Amino acid sequence: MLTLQQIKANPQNVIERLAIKGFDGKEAIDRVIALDENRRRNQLQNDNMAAELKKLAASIGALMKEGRKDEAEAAKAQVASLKEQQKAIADELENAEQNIREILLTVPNLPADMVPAGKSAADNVVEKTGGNMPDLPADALCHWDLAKKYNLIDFDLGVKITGAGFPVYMGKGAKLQRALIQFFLDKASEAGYLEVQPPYVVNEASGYGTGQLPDKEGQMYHCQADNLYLIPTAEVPVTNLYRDVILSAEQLPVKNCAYSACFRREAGSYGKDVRGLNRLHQFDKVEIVRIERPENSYAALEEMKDHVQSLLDSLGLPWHILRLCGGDMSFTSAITFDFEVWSAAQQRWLEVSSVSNFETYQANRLKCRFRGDDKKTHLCHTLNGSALALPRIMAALLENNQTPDGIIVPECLRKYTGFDIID
RNA sequence: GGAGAGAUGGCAGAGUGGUCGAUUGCGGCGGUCUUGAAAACCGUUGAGGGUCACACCUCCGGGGGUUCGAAUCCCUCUCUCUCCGCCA
Repeated sequence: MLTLQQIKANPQNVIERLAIKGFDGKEAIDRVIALDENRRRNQLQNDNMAAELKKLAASIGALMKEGRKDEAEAAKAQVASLKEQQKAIADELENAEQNIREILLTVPNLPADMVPAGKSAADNVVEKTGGNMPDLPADALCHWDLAKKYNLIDFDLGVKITGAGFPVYMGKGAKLQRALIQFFLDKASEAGYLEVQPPYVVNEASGYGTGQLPDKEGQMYHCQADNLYLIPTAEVPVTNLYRDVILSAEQLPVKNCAYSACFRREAGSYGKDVRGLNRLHQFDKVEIVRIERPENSYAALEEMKDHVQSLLDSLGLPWHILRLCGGDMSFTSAITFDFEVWSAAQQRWLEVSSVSNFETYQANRLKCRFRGDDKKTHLCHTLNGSALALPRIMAALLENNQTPDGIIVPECLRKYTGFDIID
């Protein structure tokens, strides 16, 4: 969430920047500022009274020891009335603090300066393009047909044992999945990311830490008996490793990568977007996470983009990078770049990676800080990106690489698959 | 699942109702000494709120209670450890 310092430093600017995200923050910001003034007033009064009470209690102790019972009793009476007053102020103080927190939880992150204005995906800006568009014959098959033809994925069996959006990978389909995961993890390790295997379920505090709660409550699978959530991305458990942590200067930057299955309810999705592998409830992803000093975070973001780009180039997929507009960015992000690959038989772009800088927004909730050169604690910047999400990569690979003889496996994956063609 | 023990500062570990935000040791930082280092010695060393800066307040796993006063007593939740049972 936003920090009070950010808001108080320039409230008007905060409101204007929130507007770029399509969020009307005037009321919330004004209210937070008013509540904070109230809070500080009460804090001062409360502190003074608490100090008074402490002194009285100590003096009672002294009087008791000296055996001056009458005086002690008189002091006790004084304490009783003071305590009542203090209680009222303490309650108000707590109330103000809670209200501030509740409001701040509903205010999204500020977009960075270079985020373009816009309302929807249509306003995103294509920043860069790469790779070669394949030239497929007119009778080219979509990936769901290819998956069936070569016995790679069984969607119907998934429906039978679980439900729609839970495909069963088989044979060379399963091996290709595993090859992709391993390829992505190896590349991340080469780039200096420490591999982490996190739990796939997290507690409520972790959900709040990275901002999935309360904003996306309905999008996560929830195990009610234990009040645990299935992770929608490895970002959640990995970033939360650094919750309530003060990092020393030498520990930065933190570079972690993790493979995990990801679970998303995708409530409200429908239509052709969800066909085949395009949108699933469970999918695999390798995530990269970084924790940086504020002054380095944008250089880190560029590095992450380069890393993702190199993966797509190795796989030989045509891609482009979108700079998301304010209206299409996530709640917690300050800036986001989406990578899309061209799925040649479907004739459409598929999002396969999202690389974001959250600046201090997540860190403030996480209380993830570092000790600066001034010996004081400061909030870190957190970043993450998919490198990469599997299903749509699989979809594009199957479609783009189909030939009359079978589906060609990209060179970089062959040492993992053990085969170079799916036929 | 059954029985028991415990949760204190970066770590170890005292403290069981009254200057305890907390003895002490280790570690860290600064200094003396040294050509340099080690050792020794001296000093310093948690977080948050608040303030121009002080003052001051809060925090001894979380929440609640008793009391003039709680790290210390009571309730409750969570977690950890030990033993037994079960089990990949």
